[in-house]
Amino acid sequence: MAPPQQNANALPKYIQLSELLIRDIDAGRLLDGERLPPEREMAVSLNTSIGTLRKALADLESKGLLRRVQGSGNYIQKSAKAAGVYAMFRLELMSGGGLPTARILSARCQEKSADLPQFGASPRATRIRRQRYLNDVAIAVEEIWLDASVGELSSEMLSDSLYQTYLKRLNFWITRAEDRVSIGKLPDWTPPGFGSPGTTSGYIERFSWSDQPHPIEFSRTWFDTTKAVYVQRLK
Amino acid sequence: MAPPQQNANALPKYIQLSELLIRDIDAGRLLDGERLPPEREMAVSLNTSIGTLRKALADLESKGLLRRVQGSGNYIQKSAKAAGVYAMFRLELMSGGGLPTARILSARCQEKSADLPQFGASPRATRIRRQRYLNDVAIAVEEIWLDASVGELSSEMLSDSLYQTYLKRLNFWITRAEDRVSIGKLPDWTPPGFGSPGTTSGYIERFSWSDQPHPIEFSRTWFDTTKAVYVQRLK
DNA sequence: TGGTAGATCAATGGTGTATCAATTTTAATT
DNA sequence: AATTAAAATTGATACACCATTGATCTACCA
Repeated sequence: MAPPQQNANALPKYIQLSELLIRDIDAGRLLDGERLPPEREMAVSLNTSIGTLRKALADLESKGLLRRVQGSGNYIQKSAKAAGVYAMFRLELMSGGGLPTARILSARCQEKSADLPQFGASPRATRIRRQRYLNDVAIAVEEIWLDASVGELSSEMLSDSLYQTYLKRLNFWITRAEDRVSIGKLPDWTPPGFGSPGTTSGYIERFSWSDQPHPIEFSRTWFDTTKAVYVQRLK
Repeated sequence: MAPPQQNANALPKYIQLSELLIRDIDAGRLLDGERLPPEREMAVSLNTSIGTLRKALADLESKGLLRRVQGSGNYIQKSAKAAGVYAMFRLELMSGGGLPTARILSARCQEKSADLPQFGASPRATRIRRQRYLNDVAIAVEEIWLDASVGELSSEMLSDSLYQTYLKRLNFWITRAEDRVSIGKLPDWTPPGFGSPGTTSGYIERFSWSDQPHPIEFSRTWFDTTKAVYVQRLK
């Protein structure tokens, strides 16, 4: 049905479908090489017709995110290229997925504090503190230390996606990262409303590398385990 | 036939076989120069046809992992990187790495308990409880539920690597898994010496898929966050 | 133009069978 | 003991068959 009265100014359905799938691919919920269900099956499951679905799939193929093989199936294409901005963000709502956003609490350049592990080449770093959301639900607080050797950032320069900011403002790119997941306690600067400092929470440490031998970013994330989990999907 | 009706969105079988063997080579279970069983024999052992198996072997040869000699046999080409011993076990000591071993606490087939999430097709499952070690340091306790639809296991049949047991004894293999990391409390069956039941610990839930649409294994792992962390290395 | 519906075509994956060719093993011969 | 011939083993190739699946086209509606 061509949406008669439902949604006057909605995007075409096949565009909506396309973007829905793009988000799943970017977020890593659909893995590289993974095969999608048959088109007929997928169409009924998405409550649409094959023709419409195929338009969406054709769009994905033109974007290089999908490989379509007649007689075989539709396969997710690794793309890797400029892939998911959120690809490295692995917290999801218990119900699955969620659209990630962030609110900057503070951002300034300062001496590295003593409790930080060794990383980068400079004694100074930009410290960014953020509240993270999935579907507008606060799920984590985060402290990011960006080594001063790659430049300095001020709060006005920050966008929701830090990695995008790094690329646009400081002209470097994160090529590798390592997460270490454990448990921790909410820091004393936790914003009111999220939880009391000292409350036990999930805890992620991340080192990120650009093209230098030493990591140039170190971050700590405390997440509310009643609302979100750290998800990893394996080939 | 393309996936007959066994699985909605499984990769072609020859790809699955190829990746299965790649994992075995990477994990060092197949050594350099080692000769594989004859194709005919291998085909029945992997419960597939020769044609399909040969596609998988051809794929391995194209990847340079296999040397195929007519009249002689198939030989592993190079081990190269003796990477991840147990690629799917992602707990590491704080100091990094560690040789994983396990001690079976119990193993029996029973009704699925009510607190389990939905998985598999059978109301019964094999429940395996293990203590896990890295370099002989106890770092986790683990409870694995293997859906009875793929078969049942007794403790005598178990080896250190469950995935190897699955392949040899029950004739299936894990193609995909999903980890969800959070925090939890040690279960009441925690062996003395590891920690008191109720102690807060790291907590991993894992779903594993074979070639069926529903996961056929569900496991819970409680790990000591003072001794080990869940590590994920990205790209 | 966007969405739906249906019919039909063509490519692919998986299986099964038969046959050929290269290699290795075994046995016989010298 | 060395050589040679036969036999068994093993991978290589080809073809037929079938179900699944994407591709294409036409018609219809708002």
